Amino acid sequence: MSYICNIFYYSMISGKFAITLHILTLLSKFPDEYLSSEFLAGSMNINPVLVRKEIANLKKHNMVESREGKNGGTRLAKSVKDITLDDIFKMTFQKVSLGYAKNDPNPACPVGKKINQNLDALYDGINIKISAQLKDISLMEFTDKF
Amino acid sequence: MSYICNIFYYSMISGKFAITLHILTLLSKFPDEYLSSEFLAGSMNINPVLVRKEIANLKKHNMVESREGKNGGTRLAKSVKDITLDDIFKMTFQKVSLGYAKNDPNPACPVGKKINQNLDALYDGINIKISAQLKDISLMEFTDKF
DNA sequence: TTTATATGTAATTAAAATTGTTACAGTTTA
DNA sequence: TAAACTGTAACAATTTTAATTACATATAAA
Repeated sequence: MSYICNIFYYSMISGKFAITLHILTLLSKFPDEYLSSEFLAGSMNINPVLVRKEIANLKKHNMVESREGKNGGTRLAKSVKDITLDDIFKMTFQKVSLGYAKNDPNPACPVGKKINQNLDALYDGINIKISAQLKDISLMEFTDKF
Repeated sequence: MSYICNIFYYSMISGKFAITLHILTLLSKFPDEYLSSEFLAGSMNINPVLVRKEIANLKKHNMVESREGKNGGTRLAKSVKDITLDDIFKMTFQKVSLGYAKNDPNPACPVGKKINQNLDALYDGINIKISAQLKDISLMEFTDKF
């Protein structure tokens, strides 16, 4: 039995990357202000608590700094030139995959026994390409499109 | 209001690609036999109905042919040299994405108004790279690893 | 010093998507 | 004619994400 595998194998695409990038884009547009989670959530039309959760993640990676209390909020802690989309990708995504079958395959079958390891290798190659591509795009380049 | 957008934007990674590739790998190992959905499902440890659903998709793309009735089953309809992983990707995936926020963003916000179009452009670039990479891998090359 | 406003976080509920199951009609072989 | 298999549809169960609620804590300003 290997329940543990499936915890990793099964993965729904959440909005984490998109929400985080949206937050950073807004912060970059008001570099000198502390923006509230309610303001940020208003642009995305989502719940402010979700925004604060992603901000907690951004803080963990030293991308932003927050001020609590009245007139509090969040602002960028790094230059938009020094943040790449790959940084954001790595902060919010474990790994891009094209999916795995939900259950552990039959270990008695030669194909079942090795399918996930071969898929892993395939997906690893894809992730390397994606990271390389995203590393070339700075947050500044992305936000300049708005 | 544009509810319709979200139907496309929200996307969970299903096991379609992995299941389809697993099916094709098994079929390639027994090129002269009609394999039953129950046998195929046994290797993946999933329900035979799920397998038949993916086989229906494979048939739509002329990758396999099925025989109904007793002793029926499915076999490859093309050479393993003539199927690429990109063919399978395009059959089973609309598009790889790093996700979108679930709700339509605020159109009154300059960032909200354009975020999804800019994410789309970003993800399109990623998909082009993935396709190029997968196009170089034939089903034969993949199945030779088992 | 008090009030208002905001973060930080946990816990619970709701919603959305995939997978599993059941059922059964239709097909083919022996 | 019986057995075994495909092909689907419909529905239930599972899983994951998002929303909501609640409240402790922090800070600014009146």
